[in-house]
Amino acid sequence: MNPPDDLAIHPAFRGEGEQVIRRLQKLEEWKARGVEPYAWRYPRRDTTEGLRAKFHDLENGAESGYRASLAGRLMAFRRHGKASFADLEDGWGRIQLMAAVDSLGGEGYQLFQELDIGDWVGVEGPVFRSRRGELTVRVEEFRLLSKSLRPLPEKWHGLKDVELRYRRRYLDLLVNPEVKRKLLVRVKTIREVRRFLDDRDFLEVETPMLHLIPGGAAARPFVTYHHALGEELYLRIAPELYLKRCLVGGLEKVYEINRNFRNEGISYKHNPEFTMLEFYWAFVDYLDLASFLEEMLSEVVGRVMGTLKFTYQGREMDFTPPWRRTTLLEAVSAAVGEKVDSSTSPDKWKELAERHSVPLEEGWGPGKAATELFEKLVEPELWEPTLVMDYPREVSPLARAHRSDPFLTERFELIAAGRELANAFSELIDPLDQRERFEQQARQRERGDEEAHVVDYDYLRAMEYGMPPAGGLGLGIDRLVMILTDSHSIREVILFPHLRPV
RNA sequence: GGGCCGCUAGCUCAGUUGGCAGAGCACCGGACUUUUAAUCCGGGUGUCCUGGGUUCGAGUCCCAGGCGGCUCACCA
Repeated sequence: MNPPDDLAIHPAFRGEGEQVIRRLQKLEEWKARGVEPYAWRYPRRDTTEGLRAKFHDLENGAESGYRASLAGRLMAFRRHGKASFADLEDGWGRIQLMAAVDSLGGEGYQLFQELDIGDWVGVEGPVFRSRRGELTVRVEEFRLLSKSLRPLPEKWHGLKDVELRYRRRYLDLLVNPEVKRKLLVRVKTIREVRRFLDDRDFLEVETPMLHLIPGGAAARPFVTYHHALGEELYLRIAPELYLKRCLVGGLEKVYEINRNFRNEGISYKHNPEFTMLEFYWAFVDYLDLASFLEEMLSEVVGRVMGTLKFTYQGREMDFTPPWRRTTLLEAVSAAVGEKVDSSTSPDKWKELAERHSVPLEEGWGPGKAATELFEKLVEPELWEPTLVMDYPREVSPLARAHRSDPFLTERFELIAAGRELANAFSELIDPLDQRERFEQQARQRERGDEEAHVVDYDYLRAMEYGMPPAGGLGLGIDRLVMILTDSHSIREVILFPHLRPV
């Protein structure tokens, strides 16, 4: 091979290391020899997994008599002069290749020797098991399918640099098997959730991602702009208000699994875009939903994990229903060591908050204070799945007032591993009550609360035509998958998490 | 946004008191027809994250900045 000659190198690769330059030169040499380095297709007939299944009982040293045809990426070479071994990886696994002058001829073997780790190849040849017991394809024909120009991360230590793992997730997937395992858990989880709901006649619908009025949650939205219409739009923070319009339209069971966008801090449990399930179900209340959620998650988790008991971050996690239930006020009472309830005075809340070093802001009422105490003192300590019932009305502008306590709403959250997994309520279907709640939110907004709701008059109008009594639930898919994959960070379960540009 | 930590070869990592930039894998040259982290012989391939400063001399010390991780704050 010629020594590196910078003048001959494509300008895009100036300054690249020796290994890249050599691969580029090899590419040019192969082209000059008439070898097409980027194939159009390769009609492979076998997969590594298929061959392993077919020949699992082939004895050491035995020939199968079967001629295999595989395609995949070369992941390792063990060269021995006139014979060589290589590992080929496809979408299902790896298998050993053996190439030798005997089976390929001098010229073919020479070409095979010139392949690099990372190259995609198609190979054909008989399957046998080596004397050492390794299922192997003896390469009699091969084709370069796609030339790899950059060296892969090291075979033994893999790619460890967390930043590189996220920025170059394709490499992470390629060399760290755990990444693919986690992705598969995610895929299966979403599939099982869909199946569960589809089996119960829920309709999966798609509602707008571009909103004129960001609603359905308390969060800052991302702003974008539609040029032809000349108007500002918001990436949705929740699909809730559109899904409830579906209820008005007579769709009794609807759900959506898709992305929401919130313009907030990034942390181990927050990504700016995240995946949520939301479903709405006419004629049921939040108590029905609590049982339904237990049924749904125990089935989904059981099918994905094969068990309802597993460990998360070194601690036992058990999704076996029924889950523990408490109310928010009971939980706060236990945490502060004295009874609090709907009639607890603002001054008392203030005193309790101070005593437990939970700062309260000006303008927060007792409901917000109670919720703040819950989130600071109780939530982080709730490990096993717990249904926390009856959130205050003040922090639940879209939930129906509690049938027996106007301070509260018929709302619950599922808390596990110290974080919120799901949130559900008996939906507020009274348009006059909803109007008041929106106006209350608008006043908070005027006071500077950027996360308070904007009044959505179109939604109010829809409600005024009549919304059936209904329950609605939101489930954070990423956070559920974190627990199922034993991931500390949400970034581990999102293929391409958001990172600043370098 | 605050605190702490990290950034050195393609990858994983060493680098002493401020004194020639270094190891394993990968890569290159050679040997080798049953290896599988192949082995043996030979070869370091580098914008030490960036920019300033101190110094005879900076990967190392100082200042500013970038990116990332953890954590606190924020966060239905």
